[in-house]
Amino acid sequence: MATIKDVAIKAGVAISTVSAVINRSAPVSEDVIARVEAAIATIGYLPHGAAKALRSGNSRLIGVILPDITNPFFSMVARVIETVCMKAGYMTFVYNTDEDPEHEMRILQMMRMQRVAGMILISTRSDAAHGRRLMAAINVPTVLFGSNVEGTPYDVITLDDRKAGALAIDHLVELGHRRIAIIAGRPGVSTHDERLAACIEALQRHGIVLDEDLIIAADFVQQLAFEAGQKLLARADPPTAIFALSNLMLIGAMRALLAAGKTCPRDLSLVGIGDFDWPEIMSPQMTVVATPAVAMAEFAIGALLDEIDSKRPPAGKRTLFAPELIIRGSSAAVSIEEPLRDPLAI
Amino acid sequence: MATIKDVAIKAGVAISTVSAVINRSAPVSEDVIARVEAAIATIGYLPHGAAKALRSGNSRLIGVILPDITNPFFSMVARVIETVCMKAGYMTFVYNTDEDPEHEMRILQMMRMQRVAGMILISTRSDAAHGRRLMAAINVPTVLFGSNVEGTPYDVITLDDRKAGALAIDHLVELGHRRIAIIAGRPGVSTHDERLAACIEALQRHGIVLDEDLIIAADFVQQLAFEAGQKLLARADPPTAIFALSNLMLIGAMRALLAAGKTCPRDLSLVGIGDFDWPEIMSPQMTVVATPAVAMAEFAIGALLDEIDSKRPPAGKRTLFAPELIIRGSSAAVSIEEPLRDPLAI
DNA sequence: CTGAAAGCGCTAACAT
DNA sequence: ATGTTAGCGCTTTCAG
Repeated sequence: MATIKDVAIKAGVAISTVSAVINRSAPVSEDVIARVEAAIATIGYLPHGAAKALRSGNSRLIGVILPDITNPFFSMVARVIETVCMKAGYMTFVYNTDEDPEHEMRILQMMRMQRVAGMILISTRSDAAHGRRLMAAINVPTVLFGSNVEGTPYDVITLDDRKAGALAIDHLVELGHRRIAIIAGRPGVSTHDERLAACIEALQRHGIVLDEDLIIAADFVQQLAFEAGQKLLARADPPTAIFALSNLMLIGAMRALLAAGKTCPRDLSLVGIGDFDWPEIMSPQMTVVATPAVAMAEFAIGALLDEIDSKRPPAGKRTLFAPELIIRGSSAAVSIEEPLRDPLAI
Repeated sequence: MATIKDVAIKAGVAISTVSAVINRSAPVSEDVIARVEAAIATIGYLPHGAAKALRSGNSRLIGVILPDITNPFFSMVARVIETVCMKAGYMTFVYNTDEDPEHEMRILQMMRMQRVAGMILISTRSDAAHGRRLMAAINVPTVLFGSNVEGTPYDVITLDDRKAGALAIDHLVELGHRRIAIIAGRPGVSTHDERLAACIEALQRHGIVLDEDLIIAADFVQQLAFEAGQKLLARADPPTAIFALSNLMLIGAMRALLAAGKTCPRDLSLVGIGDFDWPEIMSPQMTVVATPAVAMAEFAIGALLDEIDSKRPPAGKRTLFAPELIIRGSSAAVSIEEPLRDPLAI
């Protein structure tokens, strides 16, 4: 591969002049610029990224750490970040944690070795202990996305998870549902904790006594949600509605319904968090609390690049994006009145 | 950030010894290894990737170039590659071409700047002119994936596209379909060219006269396939079956059907290439020619790492993976006999 | 406006 | 078995 030295020789100038032309970092005469650019073109020279990074102390690399790129929500987020980064002259590393904190730490270490200039992190845990581990492993501008982490000074961009939970429960209660099951995520992540807390709060607000058996954690995993759905449907007193706290878990619940030969929304209403690209190809079409993925991702990468460029320390600002309830065919009023369980009615 | 020098001082050894310990590149006494490792741990030292890459001439970086990470087929491919690479001590850059050759060239340039050790390339064009452009832009071990490119010496891993096309057409013809529409991809990519050629061949083999108007190219874009579907359905003599040559185009066709208020498979049969993760949530469930994404990706990255490690030049070997016809509810026998168009019948 | 030279952090000869 | 040293290709003072 050609080096900057070859270009300098070819153009008959000094190495530093070539560098100045490439980076426009110092005034160079028009004549010399032309000669250097011609030399670059004929030789086919391309600067050596690692050498640049080593010498300048700036890798112009951004790390993106997310649970699973095959989840359409995250792949869209990655896509948006890539596009914005490329425009700004940054390259991106995208890595999957698989929701495993240990793996997250390993990825963080790789990012550090590459001396990334900044990171967008969708963390696997939200507790303070994990926050301390992160603080020890991260020494670059970072923006937390999707989930919060206690004890970190970073900016956080999330959905308004509490509102998302309340929106769905309110909707189901309005339709007359009282036995509402919740397929939850993984305790310890704010995405789970806040959504679930909001659900419980909403249920209580509506005077519904909480049935712990109707809440099943499925780790945000589609297959576990399927199994949770099967368990719920096999009950003597199955719920009249299921609320799944993520997009893939909603699919799992839907599969359980289909496997049990039940019909939605006749036998059971279904609601999820996170929308799908082509809702009309599902049957029935899903009622969801939609997450503005693109806007959130654009905001997050914008905030990160801003922090990197300005060299400002993180402000620790939390930005919540409003969820939107989209009512489709999967949720409907309870068809058959539940038998009263009040002793007084016997 | 701590450097190797800090570690050497702390451990009371030379920096080359530290390097030897880290890379196990030279024999070092147990005692010294322990001292160095202790120093690394207490200082929290992590090697500088760029410095390593610069000095060793090995970036241990792999580039993955694909059309669109939000397409579930490609996100799965990226996922598999990432996992295998990490195990082998490589990091991956994943970039989207958006099916745009110019953009592909720009990405190739970025990959070159990073001095990637190898690439998996899902190219946007298959013609020899594009092959020449690639040859001028690529100077590292590369494996072509999904589509072939004329005039390149690289190994190629693809679906057996001709078989995929024939499988679907044979299936539809067996069901009695004669007016079969094809929503094709983008001319100039082997994924399109070979699949379409096989379809035409199969139709002729069955004695069906080709109707050019029933073949619409939709650039592998979901929305364009939707529009193509609408156009086909609006005809005075609509087809009795549509075969979409990719997963997202199948969804586009399905949406067109729904938008037109038609029922599948009663009014029209639908077949696609590439399976979905949860086929049961669609209604009807789609008959597809399935692509073994995981096996193909594993094979491709294995071949690439092999070529890198062995320092062998590319063998130019073409490996075809067998597609599998999965018959589900979206394809059925033509219900109503088409009126005969043979003049003799008038 | 241009050029000479130092050195980013690391590896790999080569000496010892 | 361990230490010394010369660069990898680039940016960035600092002189001219």
